[in-house]
Amino acid sequence: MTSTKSSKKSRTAPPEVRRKQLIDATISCIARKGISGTTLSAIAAEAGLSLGLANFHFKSKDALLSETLKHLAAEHRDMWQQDAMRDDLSDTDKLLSIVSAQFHPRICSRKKLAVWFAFFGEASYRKTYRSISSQIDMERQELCAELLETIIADGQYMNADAKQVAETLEGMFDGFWLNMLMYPDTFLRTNAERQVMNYLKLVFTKHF
Amino acid sequence: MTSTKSSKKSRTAPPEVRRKQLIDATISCIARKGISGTTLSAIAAEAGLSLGLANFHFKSKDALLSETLKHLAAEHRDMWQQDAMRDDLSDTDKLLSIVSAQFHPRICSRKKLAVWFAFFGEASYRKTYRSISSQIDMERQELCAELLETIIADGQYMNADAKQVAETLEGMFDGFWLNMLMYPDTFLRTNAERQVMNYLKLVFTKHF
DNA sequence: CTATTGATTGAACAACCATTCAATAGGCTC
DNA sequence: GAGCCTATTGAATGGTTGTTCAATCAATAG
Repeated sequence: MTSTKSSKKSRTAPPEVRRKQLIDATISCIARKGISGTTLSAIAAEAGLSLGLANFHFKSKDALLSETLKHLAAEHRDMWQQDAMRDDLSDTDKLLSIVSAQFHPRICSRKKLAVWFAFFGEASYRKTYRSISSQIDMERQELCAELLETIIADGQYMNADAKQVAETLEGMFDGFWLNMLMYPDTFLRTNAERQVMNYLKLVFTKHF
Repeated sequence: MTSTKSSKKSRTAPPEVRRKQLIDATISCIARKGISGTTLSAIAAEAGLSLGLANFHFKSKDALLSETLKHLAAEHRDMWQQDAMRDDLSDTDKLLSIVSAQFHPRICSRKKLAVWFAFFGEASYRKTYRSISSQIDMERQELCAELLETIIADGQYMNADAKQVAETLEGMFDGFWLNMLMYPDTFLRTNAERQVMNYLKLVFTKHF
């Protein structure tokens, strides 16, 4: 139960393995007890490692938390960038893949949502969040806006403004994430995705 | 600078005054330093009171934080309930007043947004939040759904589903709040309100 | 003025936490 | 197996925090 990879019972492991282990444990801890309840002892215990290791593989507790956020941000970006690069996908398909990346089970599991909002909520880490994530967020929002421009031009949607629709989408993404976190039993990710789709159908009647 | 009401320099004050003072100080502290950075000493200093007072007027630190959240929730509810009760307002006007209550400067100041999201983000207080706020949230969402039903029937909007629109609105409320918190310089409350209005115009072409 | 009540103070206490570091234990090369 | 290197351990340290409480102070009633 303490080791996910049971074959090798070697006491030591390469730093990357330990770092990943500690980041995963941090995610679990924050999800269960929040940032203020997340102590290095708790993280070490969750990872099945000893207290001192966290400070050995990371400069400090703050560094570990930052790396955890970076890990989540990268994981999320990789998911929609993969499809955005493909030449065989239409613009509407690319937009759809951004939506489904946002609500992919691997991205917005209960645990990971809890971590995102832990960083949103803690003023001390809001700056950290912005420096790590705002660029990625903007990147995605701009890609969204570009795709929307094309769709608007293609469908001659005179009343739609790309930048505004992109902002609304971004808002719905965050808002539905929060609802999924707060009411996990009644507000499911499939529900969130459906709501976004309904909105897109409403704006772009001919495309979705 | 330490006392907002400078006329009386009486050392003592009635408990309600002190409680309000401490709650206000708590809001400021959480906004500035997050929940984990909010200590009783910091709150006392912010309020210009002494350390022991917080535990004298509130059972514990947790109780103070809960009361702070209750205060915000009540303040928010009072704002939209006032208009919802009025007989002289149309259903569309009542819906609009829910929207503008959500984005009223007194409700979603930077400080108060920070406190809301601090509670959203901290797992230990998520239960507290739910027990305090979920009933109010549901109340509002149901009122929204009722108003939407009437509007849908009135305007014969065949494709619109009241419950779904209510959920989308709720999502947009939360999502725009988060954007206002994260990017206070570029995402203003007027912007948020406009986006919601655009959505309503899109769904209910004849009413907004 | 005196007594009583209730508010206020801050030092003291116990619990907890991030970080350090000297000691140790495995794995690896030769 | 010897020797070296890296990963690992956990006790010790120094600092912080929530809570308690005995003493103090101010206002009011008698």
